[in-house]
Amino acid sequence: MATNDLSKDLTPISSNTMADVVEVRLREYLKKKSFRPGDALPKELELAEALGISRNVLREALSRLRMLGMIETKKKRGMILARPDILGTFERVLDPLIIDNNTLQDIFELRLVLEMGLADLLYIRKTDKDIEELENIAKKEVKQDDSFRIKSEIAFHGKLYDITGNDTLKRFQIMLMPTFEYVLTLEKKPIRGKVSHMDLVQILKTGTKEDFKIGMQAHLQPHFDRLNKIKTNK
Amino acid sequence: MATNDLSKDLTPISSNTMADVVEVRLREYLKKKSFRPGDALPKELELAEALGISRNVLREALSRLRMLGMIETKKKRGMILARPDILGTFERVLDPLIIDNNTLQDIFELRLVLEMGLADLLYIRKTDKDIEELENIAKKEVKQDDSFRIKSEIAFHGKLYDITGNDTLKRFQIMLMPTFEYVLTLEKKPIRGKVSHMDLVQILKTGTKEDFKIGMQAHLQPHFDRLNKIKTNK
DNA sequence: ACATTTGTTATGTAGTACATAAATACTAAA
DNA sequence: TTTAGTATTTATGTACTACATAACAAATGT
Repeated sequence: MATNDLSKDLTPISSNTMADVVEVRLREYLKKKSFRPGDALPKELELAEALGISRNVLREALSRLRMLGMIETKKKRGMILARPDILGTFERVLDPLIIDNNTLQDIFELRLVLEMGLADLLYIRKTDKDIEELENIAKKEVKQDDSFRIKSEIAFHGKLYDITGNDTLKRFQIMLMPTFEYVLTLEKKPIRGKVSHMDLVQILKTGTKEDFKIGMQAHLQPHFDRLNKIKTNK
Repeated sequence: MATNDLSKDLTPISSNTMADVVEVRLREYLKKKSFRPGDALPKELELAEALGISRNVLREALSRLRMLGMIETKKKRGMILARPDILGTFERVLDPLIIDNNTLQDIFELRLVLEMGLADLLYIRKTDKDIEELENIAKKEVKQDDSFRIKSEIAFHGKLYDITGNDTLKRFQIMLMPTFEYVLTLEKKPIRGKVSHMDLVQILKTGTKEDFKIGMQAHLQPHFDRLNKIKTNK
């Protein structure tokens, strides 16, 4: 019973500041009134008064929502509800330097999962023009020396995401890239997979979806080998 | 030349508010000084004075960083740098109700990509205990009536992410789930794939990684059929 | 009818004042 | 001398006032 009481005493400390509370309350309010993007919000003074807080605290909470793109404000028009850029907010905290090692590793794996799962979408959406562009990228990189390797890696894989026609997915990949690169730099010198970019293009041209999956796996094999060595990241 | 001047005139409008600028400046500052988590930051008044702004504006910017978990403050100790919870911020804006339809569709596809890409990680990390738990989930759902269908869907696929041992991936999946469900409700009645959860468990037990990939694809086939119908979501 | 000026209003910014909690210094008792 | 308790200091949290600024509206002049 004593432990039960303890856990009961420990959870609700809630050293929340007013701004934290107001932020939540505003969220609830926006949802409850089911505002649609473009709708006008009450003015600051009204909100502050209704909540029984100073305009100062209210503005700290509003500042957060504004950062997330949930609201937009103009001098006279007041505030309006907006569509948040879901990835924009994510981007702000996705800095390899401030992320702990476990999460870094997780993100590294996340990107591998994405690459391996692309095949189905690719085979639904790919066009001849896409393949042609992809081939050009692959052709170009054969001539380049090794210093351009990372650049062409990015170009090639980036184009793959491009083909899916999924903007969110593509932006997500772009955001994950620095983290991916960072983890790689922590390792020894890079090793190429047995399947090259050019090989992958050929598969896309004439092969089946299953061929491509096998090809992509071989292409990323060095990375998977790395995972196998660690086995579990915790 | 005229167009060149125009573009030059259009870019720098920067209707940014002070808080926006200060937020960026603080970010740069934290990076430049390469603070480590736990390090103490200067006090508010010092920062405000150094930036030549009022404490009010500074606090609006700090409020944002505090929301992201980048800094923590205590009454006397001042502020310290913290590790942001990268997904926590993401969660705040990932509400099906405020996301536009294109992005909803993108996220739906994103989850499909993840599921399809899980196989490699699963076969690296899976243990007998995992399979057993997964089998129990699958067994249970056969007896349940259809109203529990979504619940068991979540339990089963959630366990799959669990097996990867990747916390970030798992949390990410949990966050994506409501959006996924929401898109499904926009469609007609659900149709089961030809490969059941039980089938997938059997493959995990005795089959190869490639078997599992094919199985998972068949399991998700109804969703892919849906994508094929739209072909491109733009 | 159109251009210009003036006024109104809501947000943006600055500054002051005080409350509160936490760390430190200090004091008194054992 | 150690310890318990108190006072002080200090940085953040909250409130309030004041004014600048931009955008829109109304009024005015041509």
